[in-house]
Amino acid sequence: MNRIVLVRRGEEVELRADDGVLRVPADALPEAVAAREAGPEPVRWVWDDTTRWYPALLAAGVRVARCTDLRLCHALLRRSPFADRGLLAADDAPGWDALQPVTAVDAGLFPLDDPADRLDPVAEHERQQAVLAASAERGRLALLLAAESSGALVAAEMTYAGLPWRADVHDRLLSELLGPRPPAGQRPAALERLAARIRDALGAPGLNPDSPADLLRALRAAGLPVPDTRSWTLEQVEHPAMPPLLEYRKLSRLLTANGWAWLDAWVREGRFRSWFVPGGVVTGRWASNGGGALSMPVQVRPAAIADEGWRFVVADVAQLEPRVLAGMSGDSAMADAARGADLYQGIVAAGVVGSRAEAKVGMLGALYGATRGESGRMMPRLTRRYPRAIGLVEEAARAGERGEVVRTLLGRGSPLPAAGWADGADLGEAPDDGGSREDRDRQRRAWGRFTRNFVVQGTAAEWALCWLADLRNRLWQLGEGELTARPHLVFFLHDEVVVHTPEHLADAVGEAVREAAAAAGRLLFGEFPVDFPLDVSVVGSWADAG
DNA sequence: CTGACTTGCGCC
DNA sequence: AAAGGGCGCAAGTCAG
Repeated sequence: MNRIVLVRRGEEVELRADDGVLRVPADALPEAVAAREAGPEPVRWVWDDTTRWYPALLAAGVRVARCTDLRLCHALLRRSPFADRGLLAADDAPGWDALQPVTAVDAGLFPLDDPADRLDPVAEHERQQAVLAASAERGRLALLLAAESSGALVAAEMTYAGLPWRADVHDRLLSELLGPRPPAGQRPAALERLAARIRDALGAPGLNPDSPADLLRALRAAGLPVPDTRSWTLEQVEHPAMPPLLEYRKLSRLLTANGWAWLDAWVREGRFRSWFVPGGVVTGRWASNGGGALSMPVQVRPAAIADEGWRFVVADVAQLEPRVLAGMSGDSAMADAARGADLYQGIVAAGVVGSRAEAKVGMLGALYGATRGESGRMMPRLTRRYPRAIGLVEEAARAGERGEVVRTLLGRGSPLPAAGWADGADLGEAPDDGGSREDRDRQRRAWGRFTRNFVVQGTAAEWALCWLADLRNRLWQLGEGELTARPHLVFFLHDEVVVHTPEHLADAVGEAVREAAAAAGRLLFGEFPVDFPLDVSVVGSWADAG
């Protein structure tokens, strides 16, 4: 594997390889990269930050097979229990610590006065390689860095390609539910009618139903002693104002989150473009920036429609997190329950609980740390039957309560708790800065719930990264020509992918998605027999999946 | 006026 | 039905 570090030098770029240095003008970089990619020797591009290099390459029609994203790897190594962070020490370490991804579309190839330009990628790369070489868990750590970097490529490619989106279909959907698009600052007709009914029913002529405080006052004045104005609370109330109010909430949500303003801001030339942010969540999940890409309501998914002659292949993993927990804890009994398509049904079949609903609520409680209610009542039975799996999350919770770092399977470390309850926690010090004893205990338990979830959510994110990385390679092999002429990823959400593909390749894509899932399972859990069955749909519209 | 916080709710 | 973990976003609210 030939590693080439890209270094910005003013208007030029250096390509630094073991066998020499090539200097090219910045605008000739895509050509130089393409030439190396097409060469006989596989290349791993090493750069400070994928968001600073790859969009311009993609715009020039150049796709790369692999990279090392020093920013993301630095963030991982800094916190990993598998890494000796002392080996990362350097004058510009704080610069690497602080480096942020860029999301604005820059006219030029590189942003002006970029803090990244004051960092030395060659030296940082050497430090990171030294950390890997010294790690007792070199294999797992290297896999984590490679997977994270590959995710950065996928994210940039998804932003470049965009999710096919039909503004005309979306607009029709909005008009049917809300009425025609109103002038700016006015309520659509349907909302105005509902608002009038709400005011009438509550005897509050001036009420603004968008104001929680205003609404709370009006409800109490009408003799309804509600603690808040959440929809779930309001559903419990018997009053003529409630049906229009709940309907108002639903439509108002659609208007503000995914209405015409959303279309104007985020959909251009038939594509919804937002930025995916790998590593944007402490657990390793991705975040997103712009357009709320990670919470696209089912309600508007009918507007995501594949191009003429193309299809979407939509795939998601059923119950990813419990399956990952079974794998990482080596719990054979839970892996047995995971054998079929429905893990919860497997728990019922094993006689642990009586119903699927109980199995689900019990598992979620184990992952999130519920102690009360129905979920809490399921815990003893789950613990008896799945001691290794439940033991793993319980231990993660206890470690968090002690203020310790926990880690994922591949070695992503959890953050340390904010100063306060954790300081002197074992010393019986007077609670002088963390509030009362009760406050500190509450914070301690909350942090334990966080670390409990961290190990599973974070390892599930690692499985998903391996799945994505492998799928990306398979998709590239399926087609010909530039990225968007081949089957390509257009959406990813924790345990679900959407691939946009020429129709005649849809079945092959479905197969690739399954093979990639199996490969990800082997990569993380070796021969331990835990299944990751997928629901795969080939559809014209995202709304038709599942 | 701006910016920080709160409320509510969409997704996993 | 939610609870219990992780997010982003819009609108309202309130302090400076």
